Amino acid sequence: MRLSERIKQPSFQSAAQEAVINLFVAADHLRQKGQALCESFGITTAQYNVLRILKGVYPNGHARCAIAERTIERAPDVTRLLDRLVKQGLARRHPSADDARVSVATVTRKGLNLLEKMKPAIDALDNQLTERLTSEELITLSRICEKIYSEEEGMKK
Amino acid sequence: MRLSERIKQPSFQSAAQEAVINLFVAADHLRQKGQALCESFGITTAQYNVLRILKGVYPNGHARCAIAERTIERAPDVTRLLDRLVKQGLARRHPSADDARVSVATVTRKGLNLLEKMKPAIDALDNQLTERLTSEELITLSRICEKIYSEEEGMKK
DNA sequence: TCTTATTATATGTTATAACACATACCAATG
DNA sequence: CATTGGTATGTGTTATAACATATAATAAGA
Repeated sequence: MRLSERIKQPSFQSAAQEAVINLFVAADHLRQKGQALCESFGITTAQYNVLRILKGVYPNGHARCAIAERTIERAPDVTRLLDRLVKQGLARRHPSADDARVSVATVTRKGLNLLEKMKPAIDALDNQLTERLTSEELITLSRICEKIYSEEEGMKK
Repeated sequence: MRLSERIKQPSFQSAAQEAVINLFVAADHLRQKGQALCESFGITTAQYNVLRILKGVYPNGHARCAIAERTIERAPDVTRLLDRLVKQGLARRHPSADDARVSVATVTRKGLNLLEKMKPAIDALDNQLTERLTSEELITLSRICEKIYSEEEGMKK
């Protein structure tokens, strides 16, 4: 289905506008797929991402602000997101030794197990994309997206 | 800035995974720009999109469900979104003549004026993208995104 | 060392998103 | 025309996102 059909508008003013809308629709499409997947495992996509980040430094942890820097989408309320993970037993929190302000969060074994259980489903989602796009297209997509979000590079206005 | 730097993970398992994350980051980047813009005019991006949709059929209106079909991102609560637009005087609602169930929403002149006032800023945003990407890249991006979200095409499983 | 600025986190509040449910109406079938 | 199923919208509730503010610790400078 072409985009103009989907959103039932006759046409676009510019290629840029069409591209932006296409990008949003594609991102929303994938986001919903991911969300449905995460939900079937009892967590949200935001929680999944934090668990994934914490897994990356396991068995060490991350300070709250370090997590916020690493999230894919902006997340202004990591504190309570972590609260929920702790409540579910998927993460743990303890004060830092060298800075009394920071509280370090670590993924628990239960959290790691959950990620492991989810892996096949995540991989299957990735494969759906691989079937649909050539590896060249995947790389092109990455490169174009990078150009979009790294605009202020070296401008320092 | 390359993505692996930005999210501070060493590497990716696959080109598909990298592409998905890049897509999310790029979409989030543009979403935030749009949101800041809309906010400075006193509305949200979701409200802007609905106004844009209603402008497309002005001076006619759309039923609530017709609006929901045309939104870019999934919007499960159009009813109260319209409530807020009506409250701000940007839209109007009246019952349909031929189906007593539907309530038709129309953009008001005030709403049209707001869109007109926003246009230069929106165009400026588009131009930022046009400066960054060639027209060929814009078209490629659109085509790749279309492949992503139109997957169930003709499968009817 | 006292003061001030900065950083890290947590909390309170408000608005909205998501979901379930209720109501009213249309449409189709016996 | 009565019944049943489907559709359109609205409402109630809960959880979360976003924002502002508060608290506490560190860092920097006079």
